[in-house]
Order: sequence, then structure tokens, then C-alpha cells
Amino acid sequence: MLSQRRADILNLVVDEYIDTATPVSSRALADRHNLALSTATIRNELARLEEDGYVTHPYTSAGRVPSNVGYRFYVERLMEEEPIGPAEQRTIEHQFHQAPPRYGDWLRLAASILAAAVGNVAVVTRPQRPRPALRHAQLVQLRPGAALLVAVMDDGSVRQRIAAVPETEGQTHLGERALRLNERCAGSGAEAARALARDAADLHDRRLVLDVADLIEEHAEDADLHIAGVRSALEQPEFDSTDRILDAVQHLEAYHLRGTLRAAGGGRGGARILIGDENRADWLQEWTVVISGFEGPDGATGAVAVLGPTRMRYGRIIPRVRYVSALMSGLLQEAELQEAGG
Amino acid sequence: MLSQRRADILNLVVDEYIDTATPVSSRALADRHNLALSTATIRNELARLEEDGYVTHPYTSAGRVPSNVGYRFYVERLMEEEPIGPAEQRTIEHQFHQAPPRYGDWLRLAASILAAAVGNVAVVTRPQRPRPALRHAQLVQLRPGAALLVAVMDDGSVRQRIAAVPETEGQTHLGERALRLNERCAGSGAEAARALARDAADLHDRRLVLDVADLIEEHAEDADLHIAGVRSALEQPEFDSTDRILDAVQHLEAYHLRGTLRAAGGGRGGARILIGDENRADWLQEWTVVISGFEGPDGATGAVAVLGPTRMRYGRIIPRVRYVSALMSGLLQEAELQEAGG
DNA sequence: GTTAGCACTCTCCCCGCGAGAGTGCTAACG
DNA sequence: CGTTAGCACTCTCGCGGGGAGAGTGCTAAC
Repeated sequence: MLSQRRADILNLVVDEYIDTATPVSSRALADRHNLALSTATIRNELARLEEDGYVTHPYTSAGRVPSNVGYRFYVERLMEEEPIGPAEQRTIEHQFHQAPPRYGDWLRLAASILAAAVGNVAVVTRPQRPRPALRHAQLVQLRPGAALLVAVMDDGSVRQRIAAVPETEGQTHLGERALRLNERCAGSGAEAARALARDAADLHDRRLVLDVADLIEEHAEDADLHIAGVRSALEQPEFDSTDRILDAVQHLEAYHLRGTLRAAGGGRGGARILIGDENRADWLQEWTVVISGFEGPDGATGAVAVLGPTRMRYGRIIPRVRYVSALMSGLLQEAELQEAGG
Repeated sequence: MLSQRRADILNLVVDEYIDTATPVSSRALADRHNLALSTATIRNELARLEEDGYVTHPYTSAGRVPSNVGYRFYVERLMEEEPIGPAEQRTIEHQFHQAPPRYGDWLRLAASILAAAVGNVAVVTRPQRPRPALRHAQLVQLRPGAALLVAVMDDGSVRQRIAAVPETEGQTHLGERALRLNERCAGSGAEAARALARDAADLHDRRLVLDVADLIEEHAEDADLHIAGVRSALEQPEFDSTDRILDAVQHLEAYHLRGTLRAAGGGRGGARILIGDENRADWLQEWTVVISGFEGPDGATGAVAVLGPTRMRYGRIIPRVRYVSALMSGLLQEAELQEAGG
């Protein structure tokens, strides 16, 4: 294991690098933090840290940069969490209380608040039950032979697909079909609905029941993912070339992020941290994801996450992700906001 | 008005500039297109065009660049539309037919198809009625005292807000309230619902009715806007500096684009073109927006748009926006796809 | 084990300059 | 009078040189 002194130095290197984004020299460490050591000694220790894989060298005579291993060690043993002072808490909660009544806006606001607090990309997903049941289905006629099937789930999520209906039927007939559909499927999960399909006399009714079953099983819509803070993240020095920015922009779309977050999971309550190559996706190899699951009512779960370069302010970001996650749980589930605080 | 020859030259300048993205020199015009004119004559004509404001000079001795006025003239009088060949038509329609059944995905696909066809940002909005009526409302309990109010409109759009409910009521009570809400408001527009609020005996019922009225009046959700092709647009040479890219990224979010598109309107059927300073938004001063409204069933309207730098391939983009718009109308409203073609 | 000193390395930035592209102007031409 | 050849002038862009500066690794002394 690392000697105390070497751990101290690693700690300073990471802190300094996170702060300045430039490779850290022995002089910088000696000057800015009063280690009672000469630069030469520090250089020796840095060389050891490099041997052990905690830091690297961009080129022969530049300062040191933390490696993924170094960050991991930092996060687990060295980092000091930057507490959320009462003023900051008040600001955040105040923003939450200014929440617009619209649910989508509210989730987006949550993402914005978090993004502003951490200066990186923040993502908030809509809480959903893993296997919801149908609450209510509607049919809206499009053209002859096709209608929009709108299904509201009992966790409040909504899914829509285009369904085939008899060419001859107008909106009133479709209304009747929707009624039958609801009588038959309301409250059912996917398997139950699939089983019920056999009982339907009418071919079209049967197909609609199967459509509903499919909808119940489907993944969430893109709409259920809210992203904020892309700009502030991309302003950081790691995104110096336009190519890097474009790559990031491309991957930071809701459509792509859904999969990414699902892969990352999200430890309930705490925060899960994936640094660089601990991420599975290729494009995340130089990113860190901090993700925390929160709970909605009735077993529904969502996730709050922050994405940024591996050089991120872990000590600041991690507690804030946890805090916002807890706030969301509180606002969606518990009786009182105060109980949510962290 | 412009002499024939000068108009020809302007036409060539715009074509050439759109193609190469570099200021067009007299030599380039003389070489590549067989004008029976010397470069000197062309230079004289260019000087005249500049006097009249159709082209500009980035610096003393560079070639000419079209001005907004020049583009406008080009679009209205000079440009040749690049027809959509049978092969391309087939490709596009084929992609549409591969459409996934999910409605949101389908709209996103439409945006992707258009983006791919034009190499710029494409946006598709969900068709909605300007003043829809409530089809069905649901209440999903969150925490004591608060529930998620989910309203499905008769145009198939969905709006959700967090509503206050009595602290003591659980999901079963809320179900009854939802029933009452539907009995009372189903089929109503915003004013009708507001009028009905007075009849409600229970304070909470009344508040819910008012919530529903608000929902009916609200603008669409972000989810109802689908964006594609950001990357390909930002790869164009006008986005050389990271600042420009970041500005664009910031403004190209669904949340911001909604307002922009609403301001641009969208002439039914044809395509409306807003070049540079013809746009109201500040950030669009060097962008062109090509937008076309399409019709869904029952008076619902959506919009298809392409956004790109003013130097865009108008002759290619405009007919493709119209075409996709017509296809959407066809798929959502008319009986047969074939009738939609352009 | 620690430290001073030193040679060496590598980056980064600035600067200058030449090549090249393109114009505007003038004067000649039909 | 419109058109054209010729020419001087201007401005950009890319390239290479070079010096300053920052930082390391190593060696030898403490």
C-alpha cells in the first residue's frame, strides 16, 4: 500500500490537476502546499507513484497527471467531500420550489439545477416502474386503417404507437374499441395482456391487445431523459479540438444516453462512480459518470447522473449528485422535503 | 433590376460558394463555367453586384461571397431545384416504411431521414391541434398531498403536471377523483373546463378541473420536438471555432428550438425560408431556416424544418423539406402514401 | 533519506517571410 | 462604349526557426 507521504502527495497532485488542468510539477506542489520537502524529494516520490501506476507523464519533461487508477484511489481514500453549505442548500431547494407545475419541466429543472451546481452535464431520468401495468389506453384516429394507440401506465409513464385498425372504422368505433381494450387490459402487465389476447373474439381487438402488451414491455421514451449543462461541460479544456466536441455532442443525445445510463446502473441511495475505462461505452473512456438512483412512489426508480471528463471535481460533484437524488426521492415519495436533505 | 448577365454571374457565384465555402474569384467563374467572358469583365460585373449589395468582400483582395440579399434573390429567381430522383424517393420511402411502431421513434426517424438527405439539422414536431380537448385524465399518487395528473388530449398529445390532492387520500380515492374529472371534463376545451370548475362541489375537484384547463392550454412538451443531424451540420466549415460550435449546441436544444420554430411559423404545404437576418432570434443571424407545415388528422399541424448556415444547398434542401413534409401529411392523414409524393 | 545543482529535453509561442491568390486600375483594342 | 490584357498592389496562409521557459532525472554532497 501507499505510504502516508506518498498518498498525501497523490492527493495534492489530483487536487491540483483537477484545479488547473495542467500537468502538476514538483515545484507547484512544494510552493502551493507547505510540504516540508524539497522539490527533489517530491520528484522521487512522484517517480514511485508513476511506477505504481497512479500518475503518468504526458511527455518526458512535463509534470504529472493522475491515471484512472490514481483517480480511483483518490475517490476511495483521499478525497475530501466538499459539504453543501446551508446557503447552497437553500439555493437548490429554493430553485426546486420555484418548480413549474409541468412534470417534464420539473424534471428538466432538476437536471439544470444539478448541472449548474457541478458545471458538467447532468442527466435526470423519469422514475418508472420496471414492469408497469396498463392504466388506460386511448385510440386516436390517424388515417383510415391506422390509429395512434396511447397507453398510460400506472406509474404515470406514457407510450404511444401507431396501430392497425379496420379501414372502415371512424373515431366513434375506435372509441368503442378503446373501451373494450380498457375493460380487458386495465391493470394488466405485459404477460397478463398477452394471455388475454387469446380471448378476444375480434382479430383487430386481439392485435390491439398485443400492441398494448408490447407497449408495456417497451423501454422508456427519449422524453423521459432530461439533459442539461452540455455547454458548460464542453467549455472545459479537455474539449480543445472540434472533433472532441462533436463526438461528445453526438453521444450526449437523449437517444444515446438512455442506453449508457442503463448500462451504468445506479446504486440506490449512494452514488456509483465510473472512471474512464471503467465505463463500457467507447466514447466514455475519458469520461467519468457519477450516478445515483432515486425512488419515486410505488417502486418506481429514476436516476440522477453527472457526466464529465475524468478530471472532475469529485469532492464537489459526488455529494451534490447524492443530494439532488435524495431531494428527488423526497419530493416524489416522502411526506416532507426536509426529510430528504443530506 | 439585374441584367441577365449579372444575374447569371450571381447565380454562379452562389452556386460556387455553396459548393466550396471559399470566396469565389473571377478566375474560378471563368474557368469552371464557360462564360464567354474574360476575368476582367467578370470582375467589373462583380463590382457592380457588390455595389448593389448582392455580394460582399471578406477583405480587400479575396473573392466574393453572397450576402443575405444575394441568397434571397438566388432562392427566389435563380436557383434550380435539384429534383428527388426515383431512387432517392424509394430510399426515403423505404426508410419510412421501416418505421418502428413507436410513435416517438417514428417522428425521430423522420427527422433522421431528412437530416441525412440534406446534411444539416432537421427538426420534426409532433402534430397537434391548436386547441385540443381533453380525452382522458389520470391521477397517479406521488406522495401524500401530491399526485401526477396525466392528461391525454384528443389529438393524442399528453401533458403531465404535479397536482395538489387531499393529504389523506390514497390511490383508490384518487381513482374516484379521476373518474369524476373525466365525467366532468372529457371532451372539453380549456374555456369549457374553466367554466365547469364552478360546478364542482369539492374544493379539490375544482382545483383539479382548473389544472386540467391549464394543461389543455399549455404548449407542447419538449418531447414533441425531434432533432437530428446536429453533428453533420456542425462539421461544416462555418463552425471552425469552438465558440461557434458551443453557441450552436446550446441553441439547438429541444427546449430552445420550440420557441424558435413557433416564431418561424410554417406555411402549410410549401416551404418558408428565413435567411440570416430574416430570422428574429439573435443566434440565427447566420443561419437559414427552411420550414414547412404538415397536417395530421383532424386539424392537427406539425412542422418539418431544416436549419443550417446561410450557405446551404437551397436547391437540394427546399424540395426535400417539402417532400418529407408531404410524406408526413400523407402518412398521418391521407389514405395512401403514393398520393403524398412531390 | 534528503537536498542542491546541473545538464538535458520537450513544448509553446512568437515572428518573419515567401508563396500564392485575387483584386482594382489603366490603357489599349474592336 | 464595352471588353480585355497587363500590372502593381494587397492580404492571407502556411512554414520553419529560434528562443524562452518549465520540468525532469541524475549525481553527488549533506
